[in-house]
Amino acid sequence: MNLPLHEKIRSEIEADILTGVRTPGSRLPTEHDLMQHYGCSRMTVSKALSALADGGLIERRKRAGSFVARPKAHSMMLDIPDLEQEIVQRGQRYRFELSERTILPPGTPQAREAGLADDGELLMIAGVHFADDVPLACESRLVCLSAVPEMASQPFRADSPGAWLLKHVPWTEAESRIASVAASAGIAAQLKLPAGAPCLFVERRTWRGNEGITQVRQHFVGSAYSLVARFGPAKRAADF
Amino acid sequence: MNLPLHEKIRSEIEADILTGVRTPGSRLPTEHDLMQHYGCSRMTVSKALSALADGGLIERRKRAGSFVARPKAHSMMLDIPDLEQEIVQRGQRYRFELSERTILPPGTPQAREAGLADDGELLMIAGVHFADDVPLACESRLVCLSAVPEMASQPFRADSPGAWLLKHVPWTEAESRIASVAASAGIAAQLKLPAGAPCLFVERRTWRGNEGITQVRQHFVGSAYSLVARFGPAKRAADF
DNA sequence: TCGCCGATAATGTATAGACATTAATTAACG
DNA sequence: CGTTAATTAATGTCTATACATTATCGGCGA
Repeated sequence: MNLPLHEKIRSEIEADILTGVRTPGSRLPTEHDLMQHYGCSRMTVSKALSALADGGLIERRKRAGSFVARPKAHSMMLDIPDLEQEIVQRGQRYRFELSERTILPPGTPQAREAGLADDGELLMIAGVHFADDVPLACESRLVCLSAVPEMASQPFRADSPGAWLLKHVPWTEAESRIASVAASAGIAAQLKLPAGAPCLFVERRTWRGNEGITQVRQHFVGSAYSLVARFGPAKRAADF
Repeated sequence: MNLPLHEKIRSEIEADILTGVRTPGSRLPTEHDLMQHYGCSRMTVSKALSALADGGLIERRKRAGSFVARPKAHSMMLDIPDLEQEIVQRGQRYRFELSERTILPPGTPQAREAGLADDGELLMIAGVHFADDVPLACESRLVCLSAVPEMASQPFRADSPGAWLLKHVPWTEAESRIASVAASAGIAAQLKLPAGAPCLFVERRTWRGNEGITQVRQHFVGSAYSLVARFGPAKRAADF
């Protein structure tokens, strides 16, 4: 354990908070006190406290001091899956099969509905993700061609549209809605499921600045797929 | 916009990366170059770059320099709902109804299965979350009593077990699995749904250090509930 | 040609001090 | 007594410098 000093200070205070030695709302020592306690400079202490503040563990107020934050509505990190990678890692063969590819003229109502600009052409693509020739998910995507003109000429053989976009288009903001739905007749047919089977439904919209880039709706076979979200420093082994 | 200098440097480089001016894998100027360009000290530049590295936007290598990170399997922030707050915000009345509360002796197989310590008593509680007397979700929870002895005597009238734990127990790590399942007969009865209706299923395990604290399995009524995950700085208005 | 090894260029950590900013406290005043 | 102004204690930013660490590069020798 040869941690740098600011890391050591950070982790000691963090431990005190997480184990309840320091309770929410309580004030912690001033930077000056800590710097005497650890025999180091103020910058070093400040760095440790700033890191804790960034992580939401403490709150710092000028003139008043630093306080242990009250546990708020918290968040976890959700790993957005790269389907291909995940399937290959399972030892299965990945395939994306394009089932539709249309260019919609400017001004279609679908653009508004998806939160995309309605003053340019939209590319509409749909397809199914297969693992070892078993359908795992299907998706339907709208792409703003004014934002990504190269998209229109992509074959999507090596990459699925999502993987291609991820690799080639920088974005600043995204929002996903995750729900559970019963497979409609059309979805059921694509996924070779009985109608009404439960599907994990993900709708994601992506922006660059204020410009909407793409919207995608994915249906995952409920029995075959799940998402994982984590909170915390260490990555726990999957089989534990 | 009176940002501190290190923030300004950070955001300028960030913008370059997000807009594609700096492409993944490309090297950015050395701290020395940047410090000349901005006419400031190296510490200030370093602080900006460290923040970018913390955010995963760049990768820093000694002797080699700093590089724009390749977009990896990325992550989004998933807001873990405080059900009560969410329901009240919708203008509905919240109620949690306890349906079961059992103490399991040490060594039950369920402890192992849930990844909890099997050398102490477990509290098993189950109940249903109501919004305006309509069931919205049901949950079944195991709590390690050796970690949280006070839990056994809680009435769970004001708070649901989850809200109580969140308020009173510090934890360091959590993992959620999110899936879509068909309601079993038992679940369907609790949620007043037809059997087989799609439910959003969340299984969460929580640790303090290496000590498992609790495991919970929640079934949400699919047609009434969804989760939202976000990536990006600004919070977009919900109705947009 | 290959491998080792030292020089070097970059980041990583830390110091001691300066001044800015902010808000809680206290003092002065009407 | 209440309001306003000054003080002051804390964090926030920044500088200039020093030394540590480490991966890369280039050269030297077998």
